[in-house]
Amino acid sequence: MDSRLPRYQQLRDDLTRRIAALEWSLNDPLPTEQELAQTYDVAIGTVRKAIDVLEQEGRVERFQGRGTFIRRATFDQSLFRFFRFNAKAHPGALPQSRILNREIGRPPLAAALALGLSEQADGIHLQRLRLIDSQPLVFENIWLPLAPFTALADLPLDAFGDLLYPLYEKRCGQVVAYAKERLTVSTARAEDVEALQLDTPAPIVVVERTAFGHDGRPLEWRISRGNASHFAYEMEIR
Amino acid sequence: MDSRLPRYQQLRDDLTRRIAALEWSLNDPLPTEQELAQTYDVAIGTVRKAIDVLEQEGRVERFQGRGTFIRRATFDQSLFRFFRFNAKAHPGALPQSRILNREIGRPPLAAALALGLSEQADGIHLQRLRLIDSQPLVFENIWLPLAPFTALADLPLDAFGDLLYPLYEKRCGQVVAYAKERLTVSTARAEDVEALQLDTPAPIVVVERTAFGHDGRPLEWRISRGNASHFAYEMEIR
DNA sequence: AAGTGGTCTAGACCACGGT
DNA sequence: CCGTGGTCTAGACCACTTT
Repeated sequence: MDSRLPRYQQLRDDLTRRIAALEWSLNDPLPTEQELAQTYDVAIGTVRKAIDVLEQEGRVERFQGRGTFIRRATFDQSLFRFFRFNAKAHPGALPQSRILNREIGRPPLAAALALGLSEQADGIHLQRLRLIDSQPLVFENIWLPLAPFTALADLPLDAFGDLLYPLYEKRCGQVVAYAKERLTVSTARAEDVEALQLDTPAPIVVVERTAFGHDGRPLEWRISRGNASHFAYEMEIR
Repeated sequence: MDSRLPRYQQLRDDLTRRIAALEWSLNDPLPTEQELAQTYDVAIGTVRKAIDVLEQEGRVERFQGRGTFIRRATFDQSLFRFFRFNAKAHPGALPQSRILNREIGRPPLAAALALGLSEQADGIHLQRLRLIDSQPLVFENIWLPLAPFTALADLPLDAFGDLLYPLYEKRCGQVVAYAKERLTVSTARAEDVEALQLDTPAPIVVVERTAFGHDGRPLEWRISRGNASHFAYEMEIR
């Protein structure tokens, strides 16, 4: 706690620490602004400013009349920011997920590094296909550290469901708070050609993601590949 | 002015309108928070909250002790968010720009649409190569509406300099406030192979950008192409 | 020294959600 | 109805920049 910093920053830092320490469950609200003001002996406006920062950082979510809650990650299905299908050809189509394979074994170097695993440690390897209207769109290789995710080693593959992050939360108590992504372009390998039902080795877009918990520990590493001709990413810059 | 909205929102809206109307030059500060509070007859905290929003939207920039100023766009060189060179092979390399060609003529349909030009209207067409350490990195086609940019029709090509947006401001009084980009993947055409000195038709990343002024008028349309093997885009998501 | 934005306080009332 | 966060006020003092 650096007392040279503004009080709202000190408060922000302490609340961040307490969030990382899992002091509040996901469904219980933080203390009210009034309570925090009394506990920390600051004005309520200072508390509000500290929570403003946390909200902007995506750590908490406020609901008028209910309280302030730790925010869940909502980007599990976010690959559809990148990959699009012709909506007219697939009206009302719903995104689906299919787990193709699950194994316990040594993760590749990139995964081990991202997850902070030693060279000997095993991990859980998932292969997953994401589809729209039964059309394969994205092929994913996912690696999880074994320790917190043992519950997934035995779970029947058809019990995984369409979204993984809610599953991590429900089955393993692991909550994804944020992630880092890296986007590159490559050429499809034989494995990709088959999974994505490509005609020929075509350009593909590769998204590498490391997901982290509220405490900053890496929870998941995944690499997603999709047909580059379906790729489009739009953004507004300022 | 919707009086059902909170006052700080109404104030934000009115300041946005006045910024778009170019009521303040780029180098003069907005009225002080004290003055705004008096003019609009609200508390200074309400003014600060309104300006907080403008700052977050990237419309203004605050400097303690100096004042609040309309923000300039700073993403002219931002293609280097996407395209990277091996920094070790090019130590201390500086990005450069070279204008290859300039013509007056009919813009392609996509440019005309983006710029809001009629089918008959002419535009200024620039072809530009961006390099690092004399290595071509990105090949750009840029279209400008003729009316506000006539000063560029006669400017010697070697007087354009490395950055275009400061040039637009200095020579034509046109200020870019924000832009929209769309990123896709394609295959190099013959023209790209030559400009980028590629060995063969290779995958390229295409960035399409429309740039807008503070008043929301489209000012520039450009399409940039670069070798996909140099492409990498990193982001943190929450 | 004067003026700017940055931080902080101690209240008030409003809008919304749950009891 | 009560408790929550949302808005708003009217000050005070601090840190920084310019004159």
